Amino acid sequence: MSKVQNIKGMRDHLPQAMLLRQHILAVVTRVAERFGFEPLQTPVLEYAEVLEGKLGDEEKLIYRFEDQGGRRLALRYDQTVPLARVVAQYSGTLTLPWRRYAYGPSYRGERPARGRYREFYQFDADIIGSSSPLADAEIVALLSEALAELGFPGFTTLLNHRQVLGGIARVSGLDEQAAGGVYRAIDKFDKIGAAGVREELLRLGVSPAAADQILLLVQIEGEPAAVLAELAGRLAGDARATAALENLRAILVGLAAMGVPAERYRVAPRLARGLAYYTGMVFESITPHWPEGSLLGGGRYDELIGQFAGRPIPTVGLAFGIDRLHDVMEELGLGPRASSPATAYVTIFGAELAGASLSLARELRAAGVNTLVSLDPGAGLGKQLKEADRKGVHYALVLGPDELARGEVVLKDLRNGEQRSVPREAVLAAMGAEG
RNA sequence: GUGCCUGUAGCUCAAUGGUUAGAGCGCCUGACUGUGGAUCAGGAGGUUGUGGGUUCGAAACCCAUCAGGCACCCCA
Repeated sequence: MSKVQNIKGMRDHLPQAMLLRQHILAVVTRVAERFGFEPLQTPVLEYAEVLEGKLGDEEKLIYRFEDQGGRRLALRYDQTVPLARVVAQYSGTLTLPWRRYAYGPSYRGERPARGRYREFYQFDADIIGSSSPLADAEIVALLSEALAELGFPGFTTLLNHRQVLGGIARVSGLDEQAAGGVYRAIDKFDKIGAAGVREELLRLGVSPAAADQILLLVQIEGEPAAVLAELAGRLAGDARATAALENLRAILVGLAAMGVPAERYRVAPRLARGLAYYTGMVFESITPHWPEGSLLGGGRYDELIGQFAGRPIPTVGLAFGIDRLHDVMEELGLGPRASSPATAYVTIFGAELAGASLSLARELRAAGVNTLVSLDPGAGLGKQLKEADRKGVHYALVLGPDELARGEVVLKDLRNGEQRSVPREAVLAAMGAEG
């Protein structure tokens, strides 16, 4: 390797990107803690056998290697399997139900594309050890508040249930074996359309009559309650699907009671999601401004967490894709776009006035104002203001001989170009007053 | 991992196989003041992703490789 570069599919996040990412993380964390979720962090490395056998054929995407001691290690593929390990390992000290959130990188050896990377950051929130539909509803409420506070316009969360899909497959005369391929075909509906899905189903060996039946059921749309009623009628012969629809109904009641606006979610029987371990409700949040895919997704997986503990531990959760949220927000112009966390820049008029400027900067910082100070007293005001401008700082402060003599400071608003001389002790108030 | 498309200045892009690879924006210096953006003048910046090959001659054509994008696959 002669060229200096980073690894394919893994990115450096320069300051402007980091400020937006930190904003996203701060908002999502705030919302999660508002719901009482507790933080957890686990290592990015796990013993390979911890990750193996949980993900099916996706295991080819796991980064694996040996350390110097010959131990077989793997980079975590998501934060769900490590969670299962933690729940088993600390079963004596954790009281269920447990709400936990986790933030950090995960790794998949995929072909990179826009919004998909080999190192990607996720914020996971899960409720471990509750099968209540209120837990499902709470996860959806959390995500709705987070996306709203991030400023996403017109997002919607699509809700479905694995056993509704199962019921659709069974009613159409398919057995469980065929189900996986059928789910994946259905999941492509928004991408390839009804005709495309039909073609795919036929290719999987589904009879034309069954394919038409599946397509009919999967395209049911409308008010959540109406969709549920329609499905209930058509899947009445299937006990598991009927129970699943009852479960979805209870979740919808919870969502309404939690104050989630009705336009923020709908029941979509065509939503499948690829991950094999989901057992109950599944969901995905989408926005018309990002047709490429979902902003986030999740669902209920009652089997996975208990695999290490040796007993079923019902769990529902979601993962925010920080990278994807970042890409979409950047494209839509949402969130902060500054390249510096500073809001103030203190100029230094000349070497002999450096002390006065530095103590002004110290006062601002003591009051909690992020403050940059010039490092080059000889540079001239023009150059210093240019630096302040380029950093996207809101205010520049000038402390020259005249101001010093009068005990004042020139406060310049770099956004509108207005400036005025204010008494030094009133600087903070003046900045606060102008936002 | 498979197929297709693309890599030229910091960014967006030009340049029939033929002089010394250009432009806009950005960047640096200066002109105007105790002051950013605007205007004007000047300047820096390139082994054309990398390595081979074809040719009298390659940014262009061929092969390999690396990286990015799109479609499979899957998903955040």
